[in-house]
Amino acid sequence: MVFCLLNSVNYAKNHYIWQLKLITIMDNTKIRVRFAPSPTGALHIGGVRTALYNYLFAKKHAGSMILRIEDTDSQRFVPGAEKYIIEALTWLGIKFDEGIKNGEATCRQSERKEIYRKYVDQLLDAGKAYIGFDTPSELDAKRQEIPNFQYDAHTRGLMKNSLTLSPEETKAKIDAGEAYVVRIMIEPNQNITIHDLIRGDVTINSSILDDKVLYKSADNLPTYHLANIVDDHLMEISHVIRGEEWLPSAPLHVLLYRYFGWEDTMPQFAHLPLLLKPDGNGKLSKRDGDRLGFPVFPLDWIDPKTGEKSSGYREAGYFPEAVVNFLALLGWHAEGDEEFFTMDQLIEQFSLKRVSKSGAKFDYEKGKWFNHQYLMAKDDAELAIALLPLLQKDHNINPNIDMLKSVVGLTKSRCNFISDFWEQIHFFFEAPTSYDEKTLQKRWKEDSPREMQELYKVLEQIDDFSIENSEKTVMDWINANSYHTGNIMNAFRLCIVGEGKGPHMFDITTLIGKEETLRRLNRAIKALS
RNA sequence: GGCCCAUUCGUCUAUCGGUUAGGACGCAAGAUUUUCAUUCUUGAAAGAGCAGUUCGAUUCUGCUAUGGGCUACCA
Repeated sequence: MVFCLLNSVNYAKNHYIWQLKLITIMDNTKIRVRFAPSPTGALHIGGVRTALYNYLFAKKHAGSMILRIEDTDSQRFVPGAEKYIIEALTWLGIKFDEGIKNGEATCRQSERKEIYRKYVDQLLDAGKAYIGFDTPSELDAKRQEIPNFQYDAHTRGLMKNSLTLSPEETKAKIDAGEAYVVRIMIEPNQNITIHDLIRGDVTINSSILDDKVLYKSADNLPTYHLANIVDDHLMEISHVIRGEEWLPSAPLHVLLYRYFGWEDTMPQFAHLPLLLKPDGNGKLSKRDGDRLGFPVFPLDWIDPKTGEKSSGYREAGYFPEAVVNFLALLGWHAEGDEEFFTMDQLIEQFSLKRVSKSGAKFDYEKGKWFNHQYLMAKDDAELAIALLPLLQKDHNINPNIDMLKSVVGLTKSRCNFISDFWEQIHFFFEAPTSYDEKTLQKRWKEDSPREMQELYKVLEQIDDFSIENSEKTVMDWINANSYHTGNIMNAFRLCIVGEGKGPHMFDITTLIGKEETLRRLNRAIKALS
């Protein structure tokens, strides 16, 4: 800056630009973001997306991703929630550089009480905050009494606090152990502008802000607003990327940075659009998942207090890569038309500039489609290995893994999830016990019993039961007798599968073998004649 | 009620004032498949409304409408 003063305007200008570039480069070298969940239950899918965007942004700029547990509400703390959050993000491949050790969170606000107390006192000493003694019921009464009551410059003189009480009275109350809170003192009628990386400048007038509670003596804990600012500052967070629900309180946060004198190192803000209900209005909630039949949480969760169960994407059979890909696209779009991205590709391409401003309705159907695509892209061996335990456990069958690989390869295009396989492959392992009525009506003709009997004899003669040979032999027989291929094959399928679905017929018969094929054919002829 | 944010096919979105408004999911039709699925082709489907700026607005501005968020000793 000295340089600027000593030189001509042009020089100064150039230098300024140069400095700006330097600052940008410097900032880039120390990008630090945090994901700061509150352990009040299962991590909502919207929170997962926030974590994902933070992670992508951090990694894109070679920065750090930090986990901070915001457990400043002792009332709402839920045991197990913290573990759940870590497990969920680990499953999805969202990794933390700080705030986690051996799978445990290392930064909890509840363990930093003394730190916040110090900063609260600083604000108190500077006259930028004051002590309030109003009880919840007194506040309620005021709200009843005055429409649209707000605890602010106009009303704080009416309340029971250190501004209306004498210093002696205040001290006496505190010494007597009376519960109190510390409130920020908002100066009215000031325009506060925050620059949001996604929305641009947002200005609000401080008069609409109330004197928010920053600290409560009841549990010696700060509230979100105070803890958040103190920690972000102390942890040198460069970018705060969070949900849009925080936008209205962002000016309060800016004010807090000012009060502490930290405005020049204040992080940049980016407020993400919300995830909305697929139908109707409002933001996505747990209820919507129950109602519409899809998970809104990454993992299964049982609330320890109510015993209420919520289903998760992992247990519903989703692949983490598919969930990440799907979620990334709900509110963000790459430069081209490509829609498939690995985590590394997302990191490479992510930019806050390409995050949309408006809320995104949760498109569950597309989520399923993504999983389907990922499933089809997986190799047969991997799918077979994933499927095997399910077959052993739920269906008590223990197929040869090579055979299972073939079966999976033939049917994976029909499945969205691993759990869909059984429906598509059961006939490889068990003979039909009934025959689908609709298929029967459509495919079982008058001549079918006789034709199937002939087919039985044809198949019986085949020694080499390979796909090619059995198919050729059967087709030769069909052609020699001028039968209608469709009639024969569909009736054949009904006999072997029991329905009108499945892979190529001879892929099936070769896999189940000649003996089983003949047995099923024979049984069907008897049952359907 | 007050404040803030947003508004392109049913849904997710592209478009950095000039396009037959593009892609994807879903839907429909056709082709392929002896069946189902896959795959391929095709189709229907959008700039909330009204002003203004401009030679020209989906794009910029304002108003209205609509949607969303916030308005706690919750985050």
